Amino acid sequence: MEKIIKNPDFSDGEEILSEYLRRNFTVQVSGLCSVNYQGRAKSKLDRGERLVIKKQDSALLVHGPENYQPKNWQPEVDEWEVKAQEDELLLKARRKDPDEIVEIRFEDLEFLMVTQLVDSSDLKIRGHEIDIHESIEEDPKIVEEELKVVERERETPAGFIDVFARDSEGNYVVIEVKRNPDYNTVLQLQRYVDEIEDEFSLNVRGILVAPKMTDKVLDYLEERGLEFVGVEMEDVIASYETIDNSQKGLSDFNPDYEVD
Amino acid sequence: MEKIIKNPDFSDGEEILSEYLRRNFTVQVSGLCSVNYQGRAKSKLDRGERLVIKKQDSALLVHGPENYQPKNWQPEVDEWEVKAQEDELLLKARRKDPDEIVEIRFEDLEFLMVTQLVDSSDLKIRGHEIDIHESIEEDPKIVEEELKVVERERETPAGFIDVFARDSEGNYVVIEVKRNPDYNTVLQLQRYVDEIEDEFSLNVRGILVAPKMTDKVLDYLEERGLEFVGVEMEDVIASYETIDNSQKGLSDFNPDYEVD
DNA sequence: CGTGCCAGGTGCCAT
DNA sequence: ATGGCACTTGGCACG
Repeated sequence: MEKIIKNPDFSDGEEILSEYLRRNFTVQVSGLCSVNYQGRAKSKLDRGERLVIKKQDSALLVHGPENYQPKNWQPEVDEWEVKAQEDELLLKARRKDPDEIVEIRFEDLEFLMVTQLVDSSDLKIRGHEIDIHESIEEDPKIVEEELKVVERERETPAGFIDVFARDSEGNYVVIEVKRNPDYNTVLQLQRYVDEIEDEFSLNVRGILVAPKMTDKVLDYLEERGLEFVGVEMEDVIASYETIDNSQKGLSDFNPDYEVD
Repeated sequence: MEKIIKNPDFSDGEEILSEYLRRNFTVQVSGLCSVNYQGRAKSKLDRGERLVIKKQDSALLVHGPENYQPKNWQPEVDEWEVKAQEDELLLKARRKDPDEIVEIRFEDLEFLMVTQLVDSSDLKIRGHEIDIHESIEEDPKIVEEELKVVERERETPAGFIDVFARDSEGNYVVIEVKRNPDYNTVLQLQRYVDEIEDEFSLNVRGILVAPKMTDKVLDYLEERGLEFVGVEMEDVIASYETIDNSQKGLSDFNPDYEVD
């Protein structure tokens, strides 16, 4: 930890923030503040105690005591302005594109902390939509016995078809994969099916493959003669274990503190 | 600030976390850790230094040194488990619905902080889609001269029409408002127009009103004989100033520390 | 409670 | 840069 100051006064705050905000440090300021934002929209946040975090890439977060989400933020700050005034410490964070500004006015500072985090590890995640695509291609029978995948990402005037296949009777099958299917998914699938039917002048099946389904969406599908096949997310994830094991290795964590 | 401990050992960590995680405090733990998540998806995050924040409503955030987003998180935690072991401090955060778990293994603790934030202010924001709706209703000529709004949220079999209106020549006009229009927006508007044309057996205009537009979406609109009208977000926001001023008042901030 | 839908969405990868 | 799209989307409002 580089620095921690409890109950700093505004001039301490100005000094520390001016020194560290623009550099490769994680800076935290907590205290009683109000926040204004103007840019793509405009917001006002009255006085309250919050935790403000400036990350090492200049991302800015204003967190209240609740919620996953910050109350205000700036994904990337291009210009900082810090000014201690008689009755407040003003912190302005401006972003150029889009042009947006977050202004934080502290009336009281509870603490101020400067640290540096070293983290070169990437998050490895499995369970995205693309992983379902891969599972289907590896093992088409999770959708249907004797299904043969013809093409992935087949282009049509209406967009890209996730998986294009033929069933055991030779029918063309359009497969749309969605992690979180909704009303729109059905319309999208419908459009693809229409496109392919036009193209081949044949009857074409449309299957929505998803790990979950709601009654409403299912009704909507069936009204249109489309089908649903559920897929277990655990199976999709499981196929990753083997891949992952083969690539497993110790992390090469080696703290390499860099200043600036 | 309730507590701050620099370089706590695992048993300090266990003690403090056990005491405060389940209560109405903001808890921060920073240190070298690895994180596993399993639930709707599955992820692994190798060793690295991170800032872990538990908010007063039990939201959990695992922030790396960069990015607006946390690397792992839990919007709401139902069950905590903390255990100091010989070589690590294990923190498990489980959520019941959906069933998900985040496991954080600290190999080294840099600091541990317990605070309590008091914030009863609501964020007032202007610039949402609904605000565009209101602007149109207040002053339809921002879309077109002599436009008359007939109905808002008119229901059709294809969904709700944002604004239903008539132009100076008496034609029906379907208006779809979008803050971030895309490909799907066009299809949605098309469906509404089709519905209304069926209903009245008349030619019906469709207008997409949005603060921004891309060439691709514009082409797609025009191919279908639909129109686009841009709206200045600043105008939408401006109309708020007057409303806001009339309601402006001092915040009644009054720190009321509650334990549990 | 499920369902739909917006978001200052953010982030990622394609062209 | 721009567009198109998925997200452990989160969050809210509504039936």
